Amino acid sequence: MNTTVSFTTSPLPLPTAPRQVPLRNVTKIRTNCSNCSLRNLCLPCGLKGRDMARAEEVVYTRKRVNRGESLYRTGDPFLSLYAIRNGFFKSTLTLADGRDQVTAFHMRGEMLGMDGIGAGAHESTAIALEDSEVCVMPYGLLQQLSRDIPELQNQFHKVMSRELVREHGVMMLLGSMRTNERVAAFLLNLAKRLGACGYSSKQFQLCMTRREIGSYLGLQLETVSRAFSQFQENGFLSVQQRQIGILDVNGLQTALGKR
Amino acid sequence: MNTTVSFTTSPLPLPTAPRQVPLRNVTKIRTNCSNCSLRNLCLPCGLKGRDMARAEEVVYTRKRVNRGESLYRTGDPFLSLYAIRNGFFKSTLTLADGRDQVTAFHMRGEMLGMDGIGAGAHESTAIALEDSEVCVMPYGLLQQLSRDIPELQNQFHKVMSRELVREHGVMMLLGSMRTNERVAAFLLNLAKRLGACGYSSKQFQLCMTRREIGSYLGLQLETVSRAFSQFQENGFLSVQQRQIGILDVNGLQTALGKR
DNA sequence: CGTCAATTTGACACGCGTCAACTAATGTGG
DNA sequence: CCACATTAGTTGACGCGTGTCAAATTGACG
Repeated sequence: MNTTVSFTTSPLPLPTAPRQVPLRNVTKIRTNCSNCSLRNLCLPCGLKGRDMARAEEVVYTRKRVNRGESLYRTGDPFLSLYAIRNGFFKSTLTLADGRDQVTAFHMRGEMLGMDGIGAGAHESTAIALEDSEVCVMPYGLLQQLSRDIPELQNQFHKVMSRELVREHGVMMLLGSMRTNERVAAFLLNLAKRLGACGYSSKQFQLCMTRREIGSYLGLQLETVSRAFSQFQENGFLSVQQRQIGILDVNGLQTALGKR
Repeated sequence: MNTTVSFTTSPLPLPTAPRQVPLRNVTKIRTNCSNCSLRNLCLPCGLKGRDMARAEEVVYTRKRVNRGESLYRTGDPFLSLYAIRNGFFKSTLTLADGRDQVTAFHMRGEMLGMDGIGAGAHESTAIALEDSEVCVMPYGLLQQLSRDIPELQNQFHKVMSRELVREHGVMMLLGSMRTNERVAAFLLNLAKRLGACGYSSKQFQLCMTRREIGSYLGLQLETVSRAFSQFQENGFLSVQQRQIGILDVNGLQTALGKR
């Protein structure tokens, strides 16, 4: 906490007692990264043969998290990082006065929990937006293995660095863009990431509410709704509740550049 | 050096390092972390005896960066991380349409450049806001050493993690706070960090313009100026151009919680 | 001393927040 | 399966907080 963190009076709010991991949700099946469909997206990306085999040691459990449940909460002791095997999460932070904000949406292949390393306790709260499954990677084990496997060390550093870059993107979004730009950027980014996972990037179902999108984008839910409606009028989108169809990528992209 | 520090004048005298003419800004003098006044703020924080001595190997050059000059620019190949030994930097990002935004202000003891690891090229541009000096830490060397020194590995991960947490703070600021809250949070945070470095946290000289502050806070420069004026009317601050006096910390802190 | 950048302050406009009403979807219990 | 409650989403009206534009002042620098 000695860097530039807390803008609130109390450093790290610890509102709830740390929740223990319920055992029933932990699968003791040895996971196999080599065969995992996410091996080129996830941490072991780029590892070869022997290294990949060894890296698997770091993932020795999976955990199911049902919709609405938390993977960890602010203040929980930091023990592990998590790779999303399936599903969707949001990360949230709460200010001292109770206002909270969504700081990220995470999908399969992405890593969670890195903000806990610095203080030894999770800073944010991660909540599943749909029934999900994560690979649990005990941090101590990861550290140990990455000493032996330089390429794993490198991959891990890259993952953290890319998370920094991702957050820069959110900062640009919040600091320099207007409503329609933010919403367009959000949708294009989501579409791209869905495409990278093998899903359709033209047609998808949002798993978050307008309020959650607004919280992430620094907007009110009504403003998000209006932006969707406007894009629909422009013929850029088809919107039916949470079912989104992207009809005109270029249109959205030019909406991004408009002041 | 005493409590009041001027950020706009030349760097603070370094009793240990005679100001000889540097070879193209790179000093080939071996740096000594053990004796550095920042050893408890900087990367080797927490390292003991032997480890500290070995960790010094990673810092084998210093570099001077004069006011207005860049340490690196977007797209520059990523080779090293930097620890600020003295001075002040801003990090900026530029969108495709030319809009740019300050994403961070960095002061002595803080690390720069981590956003370059992921892509192998620097994502942001780092510009000195006053004549500054940094310790250059070649990334390859750091990686190699941190395999041998677990505590160094751990410290490095913590530094990156704290940077993530810091950015979360900015996201909260940009997404959930109003003008006066943002400005109050900015000032309190700056004061705290100055205090942590041994400077006065009540009386200091800003080394950035209103425009740069505004860019960082997602506000127009006029709005920042008005917030300063208002805090002055409230008796929270004394403002004379860039000379800031914090008269009422509690006042500022309650301004933080007000919607 | 003149020039230019930085800052302050005022006037005004408008984008977005706020409040409210309505509709659509989802879930729940009988 | 229906009746009902609850939550999510849409749309309109209105006002406030900031952005925008402009002008004056101060300070920095050659």
